[in-house]
Amino acid sequence: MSLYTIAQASQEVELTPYTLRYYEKEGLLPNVTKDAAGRRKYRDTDLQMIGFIKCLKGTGMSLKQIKEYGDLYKQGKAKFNERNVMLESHREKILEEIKTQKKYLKMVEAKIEMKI
Amino acid sequence: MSLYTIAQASQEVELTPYTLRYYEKEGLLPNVTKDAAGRRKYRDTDLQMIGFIKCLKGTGMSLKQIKEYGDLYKQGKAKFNERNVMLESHREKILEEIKTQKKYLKMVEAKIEMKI
DNA sequence: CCTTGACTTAGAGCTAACTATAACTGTTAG
DNA sequence: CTAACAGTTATAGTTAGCTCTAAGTCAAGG
Repeated sequence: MSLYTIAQASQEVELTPYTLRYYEKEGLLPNVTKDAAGRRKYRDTDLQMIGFIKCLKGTGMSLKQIKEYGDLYKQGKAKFNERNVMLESHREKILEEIKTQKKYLKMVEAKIEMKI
Repeated sequence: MSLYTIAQASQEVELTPYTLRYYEKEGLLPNVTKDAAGRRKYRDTDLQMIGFIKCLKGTGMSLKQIKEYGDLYKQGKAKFNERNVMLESHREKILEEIKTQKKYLKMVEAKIEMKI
């Protein structure tokens, strides 16, 4: 139940403070609060959320789409279906991407083996 | 041994003519020739090269690095070693990336299974 | 001959995702 | 008390990788 400064959160999630502020400005982190002096305080749940954002982003989802997903999330179980449709189709996309990466891996390996 | 116009090549490799010209301008396609009227003519070897560029790009190599690789390639077996070092390390990168994608896939699947 | 259409070029414009700057404020160590 | 420091904001700048525009050229069909 600890609180993190932006510098600590930054280290924890391996994103720069610039990026964290940027994500917040873009509406991706609606739950980050501020202390009396106006400084951001990150909770564990915020870090978990950032972790999932990194997951979605790392699998090719745009920040815009991630925000859409987050917006659905905020609306609770009312939008549960819509949200899961998004995740399911993203899952398919990741599976496709892994397939493509494996194909490309083979191409690179073939080129290495060519020895010319 | 056929020749393709930019429109045909574009269709063949699934990149726009804009992109093909851009790649050429960036020095990624040094072998594309022109006909008497100054129009680009793509050979099968050019299409193969574009295919490999797509493979490298699709696995996260920047156009700048791809050009470096191509430049080494042009220097033939003199630079064979340097080239293969590049490919080997890129191979590692792809393997890493596949691992990461699989981890992220699990995260997304876990979120789907959460049903909340 | 003339128009249509596919090409050419140089260069401008665009988008995503940061990344940096400038000017400022509040906290803390000496 | 004050200097250094870590944060704040709004806004500007950067990079990669296209994508488009404008103005022009050339070959082919009617």
